[in-house]
Order: sequence, then C-alpha cells, then structure tokens
Amino acid sequence: MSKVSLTKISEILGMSKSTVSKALNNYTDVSSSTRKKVQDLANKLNYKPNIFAQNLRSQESKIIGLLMPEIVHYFFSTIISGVTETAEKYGYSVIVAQTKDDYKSEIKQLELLLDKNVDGILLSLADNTIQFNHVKGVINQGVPFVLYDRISKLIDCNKVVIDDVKAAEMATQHLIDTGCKKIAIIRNQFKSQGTIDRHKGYKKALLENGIVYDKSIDFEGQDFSFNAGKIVGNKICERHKDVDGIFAVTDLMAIGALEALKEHNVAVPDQVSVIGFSNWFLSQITTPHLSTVDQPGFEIGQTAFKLLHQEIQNNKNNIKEPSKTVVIPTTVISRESTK
Amino acid sequence: MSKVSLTKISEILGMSKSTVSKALNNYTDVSSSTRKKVQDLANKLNYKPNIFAQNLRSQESKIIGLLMPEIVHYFFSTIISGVTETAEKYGYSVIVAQTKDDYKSEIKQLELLLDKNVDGILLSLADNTIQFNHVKGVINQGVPFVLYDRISKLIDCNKVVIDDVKAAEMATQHLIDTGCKKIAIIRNQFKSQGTIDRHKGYKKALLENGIVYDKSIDFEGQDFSFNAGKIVGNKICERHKDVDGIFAVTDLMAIGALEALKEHNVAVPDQVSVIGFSNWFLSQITTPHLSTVDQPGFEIGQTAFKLLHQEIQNNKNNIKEPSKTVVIPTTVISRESTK
DNA sequence: ATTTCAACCGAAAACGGTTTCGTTAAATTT
DNA sequence: AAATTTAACGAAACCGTTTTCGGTTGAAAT
Repeated sequence: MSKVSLTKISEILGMSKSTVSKALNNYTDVSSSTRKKVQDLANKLNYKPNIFAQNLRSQESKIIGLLMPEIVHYFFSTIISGVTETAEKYGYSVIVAQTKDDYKSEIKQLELLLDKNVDGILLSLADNTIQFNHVKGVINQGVPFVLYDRISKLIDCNKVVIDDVKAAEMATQHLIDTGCKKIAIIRNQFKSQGTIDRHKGYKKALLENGIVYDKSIDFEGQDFSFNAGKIVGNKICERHKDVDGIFAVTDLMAIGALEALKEHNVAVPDQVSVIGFSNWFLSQITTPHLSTVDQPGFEIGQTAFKLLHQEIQNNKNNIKEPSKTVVIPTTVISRESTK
Repeated sequence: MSKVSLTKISEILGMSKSTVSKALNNYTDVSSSTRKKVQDLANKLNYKPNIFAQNLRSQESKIIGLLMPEIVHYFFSTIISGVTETAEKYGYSVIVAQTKDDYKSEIKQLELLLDKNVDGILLSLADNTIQFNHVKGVINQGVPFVLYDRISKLIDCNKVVIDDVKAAEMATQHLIDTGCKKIAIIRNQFKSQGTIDRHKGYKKALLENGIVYDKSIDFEGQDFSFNAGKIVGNKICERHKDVDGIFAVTDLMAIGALEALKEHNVAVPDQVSVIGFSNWFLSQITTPHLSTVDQPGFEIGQTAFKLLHQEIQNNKNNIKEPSKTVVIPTTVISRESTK
C-alpha cells in the first residue's frame, strides 16, 4: 500500500530524482534509453505524481470554487453542470458550496474557499447581500473572480449575466403580440437587480406599445414562490377580471398563478395568457405547458468558467485586463399558456 | 501582494520557523510572551498557513469527491446539498462531478478524483454500469469509499440506500388503503436495482392484500421520463378502463400519466388514483398535487458523508471495520392524487 | 592536440509548513 | 556545591515535486 514516489523510483534505478522527473515530463536533456527505463518502471509501479507536492511547487490547485445561493434549484444546478463540464475540459475540478441566500453565510463560504487556496471563485450573490467588502476583499487579494447571474454594479470584476430588461420586455411583447391588452405583472419586492430589471422591461414593452402602465395590476408577492403566485392569481381572478395577460418574473410564481386561474375556471390561454421566466424544467410539464423565457444556465456556467480561466491565465502572465461583462442571450419559449 | 509565510514571520521576529509554528499551533513548549508576539504579528499581517504545504505534510486534502449520474436532477441536487452542508461541519469541501449516467465517464471521473488526491469518494452508480473493476480498484487502493442510492450488491463497501421494496410496498398499500382494487404499475426496464425492487414491493403489496398480479397492467416504459409515463397513461385510458390506481416508479412518469388522464377527462383521484416516487419538488405543484414516496436526498447525502468520514478516521487509525449498509427510512406523502 | 559543443545527468534549492530531537540556561532538588 | 529537572527554543529532517545551474563525458571541429 506504500505509495510509490519519484524518489523511490530514482533509488530503484540508481539515478537522481531530477533525471526521473525530467524523463517523465518529456524534458529534452535525457537520453531515450533512460527515458524508457523510467517510464517503464513508472508504469509498472503505477506511479502517480503526488499532487500535493505539485500544488506546493506550482502554487496552484487546479480547483475552483463555485458558490451559489441555493443548490437545490433547477437554474443553479444547471449552472453547476455547465461549470463542471467546462472546467473538466480545462483540467479543473470544482468545489461547490451554497450560501442559502444569506449574507453572513456568503462571507463564511468565501473564506472557506480562500482557505482551500482555490485558483479562482465564481459567485452569484445572496439575496440580502447589500454591501460588498467581503467580495472586494477577495478581488483585492488578486484571486481570480467572476460574478454570474446575481451580480452587483458596485463590484468591479468580470461578470456573466442575462439582459433581464430585454428578456422581460420580450416576454411582455410576446403577450402583446398574442393579443393581450391588459397585462399584469407578478413580481416580488424590489430587492434583487433581477426583479428590478424585469419590472423595467415589462414597463418598457407597455410603453413601446402605447399601453398605459396600471399600478393596480402591478403585484408584489412575498417572495418568489408558488404560493406567492397563487395568492396574486386569486386576487386577479376576484378583483381584476379585465386582465388578459400575466407576466410573472419566475416560473414558480407563474405556475402558482396558473393554479389559481384553474381553480377559478379561467381558461388559459383563451381568457388569460400567462408567461413565466427561467424555463425551469417543470414549466414543460404543467397543464397547460408554460410559456417562459429561457435562462440558459448551462451556457452561463460555461461562460463564467471560461472568463475565470482567462483571468487565471492573465494572472499568471501578469496581464491586467479591464473587467468585462458578458451578456448571454435569452429567448422566449412559446408554449400552451400563451397563444 | 507577496503572501506572508511562516518563514517570513520568523525572520521578522528573529526566531526559528519551529517556534513560530508551535506558537501558532498551541504547543506547550513556547513561552506565553513569544506566543503573544507571534500571534499578534500573524494577525497583523493576516497570515494564513499555506494549505498546499499542509496537505503535503499531512497527506490529506480535506476534500472529498461526490460523483453522481446527473447533477440537474432534483433528487441528486438535494444530495449535493446534504453532502456539502455536512462536509462543511467536519471541515471538508466537496468536489462535484457527474457521469451523465455513462459507464465510461464514470471510470474517467473516478480517475480524475483520484488524481486530485481526494480524501474519499461518494458514488452513485451510472445506469449502464454492470461491471465494477473500476470501483473495486479504487477501494483496493485503500481510498475511503461509499456508495449511495444506486448501489450494487457486488461491491463490498459502505452503502447508503432506501428500502425500495418496502417503499414501493407502502405506496401500493396506500393505494389499496384508499380503495383501489385494480392497480397498474408504470416502470422502466429492469436495469437498475431500484426499478427491480420497486416492482417487487408492488407485487408484494398486491399479494399481501389478496389481489392477483395482472401482467397486462404491468407497463414498461422506454425510460423514466414524463413522456414514457404519458404514453402508458394513454394506453391505460384507452384499453384498461378498469384500472383505478396507478403506481409509477418515478414522479416524472406519474406526472406524465396524470397528464394523459387529464386529456382523457379521467378524474383524479375519483376515478383513478395516482402515486409517484421520490417526492420531487414538482410533485407539490401539479394539479392535482401528486401523492408520492419521500426519498430523502438530503438525509442520504448527510449519512453518506458521515459514513465516509468514519471510514477516513478508521483509515488513519488503521482500524478495519466490516462494511455496513445504512437504510434511510421513507414515508408515503399523501396529497390530492390519491384519496 | 586543442578547442567547441552537444548530449546527458545530478546536486541542490525551492515551495511552506510540521515535528522530532537536541541543546542551552535557569530553576530546583539533593 | 553538585546533580537533576524543567522551560524555552532551534536545527534539521521530512513531505514529493520541479527546475536551475553546473559538471562530465565523448564526439566533432579546428
């Protein structure tokens, strides 16, 4: 069970560690006969270089940290998938951790990742994170760092986002295009940039189509949940029968609204059209299937890793590049809940 | 930006590395005055021990590998959550990777994890893994190893599972208890142990209640999908109108069946009751809400980590314990689709 | 016969800690 | 006063690589 080390191989073959190392790493100053001897024995003994020693030498771990508000969440798990698969292609592994959407936990998790000496960090901000010294601290330490999805304009670093304004505008426009005249919005409180921007996009689409914004059908739910959507849906059915379109800022809220409509025997999409946001898996299997905006998590994760990798390389070569923000395009997915 | 090392501190204070190290690690053979000096300076310079050096010395990384068939999957993402949260409490981080349910990929991912020198590995087997030399190889190398959920009896190691037979029996019993007399099963091919066992449980419940097993309503879908369930659901509506209960081995199939029933205007649960398996998030938001069997991913992940940790400790202390299998209890969750 | 130059190899430093084992000086015991 | 113990510290080995910088051959060029 004793691990076979480079030193051991060198002792067996009666040569120096240097030569053995060079033979294995294809240095030119080693004869082909020695190289063969070394490689043969290495194979025979199933030699694997000790990565701890390599890490110490190179001061890098080929591991990055991926931090997100919530792992058990269709969108974020898709991100994990996109990041890990891309990272693998570049020879990196990914440590995953979650903040549970809590600021304090975010600080702690960042600390833990730094303690592991990860080569870089990907972060999507917690909901209640409103100051950013912890993040800026990480960046100032020179740790490669990329924000994705839930970002802040107050942090100067590379970012990957979708254009929430435009996406929401497209969703609302889709409702208008399919004949809706009185469109309600279901959102939560204006805490995250995402909600703010989607609300903006909604209003923008109304404006561009000459529809006056009606504050009485701008609904603020408690949170992003199914229930919040359902509660609003009930209100609409009971007190706003003239509404013929609903834009919900999350699929879950949209599905909640769908449920309320169903219970009130309101036909979807004939009487009311509904569109959600994010294209969660479950939006494919509601009745009726939910129209929504695709929020391509895999691609966001993929791009985020690539940006981070670029930054890691730049760091090694002492190159400073100005921060950039990559916007991943979104598309409206038209299903049965709009017509 | 130059990192502050132990050596640097020792030079500044004019003492040896040994003393500095001891002062920081609460050794007894260092005076309280020197200890204070060292700790104060360490704090001031924001000294963090280089974890690569520590890893090299201790030959452990405090990182474990978590390998699963598919990350983007409610059950498995719950597992990630359970593992990472528990691991954190023990001071471990978690590298996450997926096999995409492919045997070849499983081999490769295991290899990658070994290359990173993780302290242990958690694996849920790929669907088409039918030989286990790769896994046995890992175990024989002495790497702490735990199988969870998708296990094989042919591998001797610690395991965490649910009792699929019993869980399926309980689900079927629930249908019977609520008045069903003619219960169909929707499953996929007999490839995974899970499917086999759930089928067993189904038959067992029938037998115990004196209901004869009817092969004509034992439906084998193409896969675990929504569509597979829907196709079977359609068949039931068209050719088996006497069926009054459906047990699907996954929620997704159950929801597919639900959809088919709805399209055929079959009332659920009045005419036909439906129960699924796994308690995916989406089973809470279908109409009607789906009854199902809770498959507690968080707890499975938690237990799997704890078992692994135990094994890591035993390894350090040269203790050999016989392998054990922990069975996590499941419960039937009765919602609207059964009455 | 001397110089030149490859080709090949090894010693040693470096990465940054931890830990064993001495060593010294002061304090205590005989 | 001599012997013994204790407290406090440091030298050095060690973990396993990588990489620089010489050094030694032998062959080719002068």
